[in-house]
Amino acid sequence: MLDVAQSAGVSVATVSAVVNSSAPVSPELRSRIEMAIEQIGYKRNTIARSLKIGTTRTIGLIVADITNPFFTDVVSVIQDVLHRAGYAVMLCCNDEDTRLQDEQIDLLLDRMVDGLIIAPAGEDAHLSRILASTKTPTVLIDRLCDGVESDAVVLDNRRAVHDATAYMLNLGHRRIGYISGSLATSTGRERLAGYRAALDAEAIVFEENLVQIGNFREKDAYKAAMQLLIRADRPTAIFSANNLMVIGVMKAIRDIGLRCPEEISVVSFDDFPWADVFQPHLTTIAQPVQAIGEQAAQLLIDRLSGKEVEAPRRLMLQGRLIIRDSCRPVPIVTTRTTA
Amino acid sequence: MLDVAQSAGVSVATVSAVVNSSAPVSPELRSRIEMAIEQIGYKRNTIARSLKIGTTRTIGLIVADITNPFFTDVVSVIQDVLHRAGYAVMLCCNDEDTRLQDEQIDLLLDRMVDGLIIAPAGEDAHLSRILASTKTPTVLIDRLCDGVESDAVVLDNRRAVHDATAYMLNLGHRRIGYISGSLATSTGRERLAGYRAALDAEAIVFEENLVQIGNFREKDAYKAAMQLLIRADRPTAIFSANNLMVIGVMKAIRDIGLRCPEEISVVSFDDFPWADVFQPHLTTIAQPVQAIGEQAAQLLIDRLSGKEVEAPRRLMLQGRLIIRDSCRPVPIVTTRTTA
DNA sequence: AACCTTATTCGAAACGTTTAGAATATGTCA
DNA sequence: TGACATATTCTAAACGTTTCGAATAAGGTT
Repeated sequence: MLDVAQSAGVSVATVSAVVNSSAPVSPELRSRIEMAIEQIGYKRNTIARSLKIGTTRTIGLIVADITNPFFTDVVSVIQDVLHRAGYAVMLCCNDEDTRLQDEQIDLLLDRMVDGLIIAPAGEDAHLSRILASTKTPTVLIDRLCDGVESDAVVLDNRRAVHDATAYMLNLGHRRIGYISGSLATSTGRERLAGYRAALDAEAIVFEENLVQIGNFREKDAYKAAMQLLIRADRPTAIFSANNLMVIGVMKAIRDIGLRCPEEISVVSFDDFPWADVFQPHLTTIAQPVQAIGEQAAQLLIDRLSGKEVEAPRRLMLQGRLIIRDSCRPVPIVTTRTTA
Repeated sequence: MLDVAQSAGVSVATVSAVVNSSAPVSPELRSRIEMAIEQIGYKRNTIARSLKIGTTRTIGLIVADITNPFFTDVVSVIQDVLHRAGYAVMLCCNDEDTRLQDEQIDLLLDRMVDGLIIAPAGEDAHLSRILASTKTPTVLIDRLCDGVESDAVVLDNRRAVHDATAYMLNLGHRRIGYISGSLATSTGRERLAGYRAALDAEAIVFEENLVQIGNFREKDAYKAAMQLLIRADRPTAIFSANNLMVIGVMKAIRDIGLRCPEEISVVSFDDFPWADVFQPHLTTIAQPVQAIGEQAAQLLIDRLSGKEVEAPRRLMLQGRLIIRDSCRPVPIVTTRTTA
């Protein structure tokens, strides 16, 4: 900028004024400066600018798993609306590792992001402490975090799996296996609560050993499903608490030699774009990814643009059960296992 | 930092020395300073630091589509190794939009990233110009870019689809539909070249109208596949040049009322984690995503750590044809359509 | 005791911007 | 013509670090 100023024979202040159009400058100087900029190929140094004005126009986005289509979908729309609002985004993913997550938060705060959107891998002390103490506006998505009072947009997980479970019960299933996500997450707990509530509503006793932890991951879910399937009194249906895990569940079903839906029914949280083209057509709970992303971004933008700092806002959206073809009424001849 | 210095009764230079352990400082002062840091809750300002030392330890990562599992897989490993090397990454995606891509490059360069990894959406003038002029080390992945001389790691696309096509020819298919990616990308062109080469090798004449452009997207691929399928002399097999597009192809097949693989065979570029559990089990070309990510990151790290700036390095990795169950020998009774 | 080393610590100048307020020029009006 | 308002431009002080070279202190050597 100094070079430009000298080349155009003006002061740096004037150059700054035209670059930011922050102050009136005469047409003559303006054009001289613009020419100099063009000729020198000047690009303003955003670092120096940030240092001075104390804002980076960058927001940090942390998600647990970028390999999960649900997250990539919402990340995609978040990026889109944030970009439109003039923000860059730094995306970090931590493979559900809370230690890594803590590092990433520090790193982003370090780099002075203006805001943070987080889908927490889990609720550890560090996260709560940081979020409580930082002045950086933060919005939580997908998962809540105990003791953290901040804006958030989440799904009505309890209701969604309640509906799905009720659907299976309605089909006559009584032994429904449940592959759970990590109970260190609010989604893990809420979804399980929905399952129990649905059971309760039908006065069916909850069996501890029908729920296995799959940690939201395919590999773990495979093992978890295996536990359920090798038993003599195996369930007639399985619910998977997210998209990655249902892959593991289906692999276990295949390896055991069962056919879905003829011999075992399956419902999964999260929809797939290909769910109605590959067999079996999975019955799923679809999340409103577009809305989640848009609202999260909007919440943050509102804070950033200095609207009055009201109390934290919590948005709760509804999921939608999409019935396809991975569930069948419970077969009459289950007596084989009961006998 | 000034606060810390005053609180500990030393100069800022000394504080800086202990924060960076860049100079020897007596145990006594060190502990006094550390206490002050702890007590004040001091965090060093990375922006100011970057301004001074001219390095951000951040690298920019641009991919065309974060919704594509192939990209997310390699992004995931790139982030992993870069993080381990002490770099943060800013991830941008542009939905295959070159205009947006240009903006993103400017934005990242603006923010003074130390390096760039790009999977180019397409080859426009701006990209080439920027990459040619910038001093920022850059590595291209997945796709090359005409006239850009930089490090790159790509797949041997031509060979991979040559093999896949040969496999289909071997099964007796003579009319093989080809759903192409955008020919503005090197992958789009190379893959098509592989198809033609395989045809040539068997002395089968290339039919222009068997190839339809799907732009690497599901929606476009659906339309493209429809074009192929509504014809009287429809192909007996279809090759899809990437993962997203094969979803569209399968939807078209379903909507036309055809069964795969009984009535039409399908092979796709890019593997899916669920490919061998949902029906039909897709025959695919798997890319070595782990290796691609690792090598790309390593290439960049090498440059960044000031190894001699040799000529640009081009790494070319091999794909692997995974034969499952979406291809069958061409049925004898195709005469129905030929008659 | 004077001098030289060596080890610590400090002062101050960068890095490239932004921005208040001072300075200058221009035009208006009594 | 002098005073004043207005419009434009400039000077210089930040922003929070890093880092070079100078200053100081302490210990060794002759």
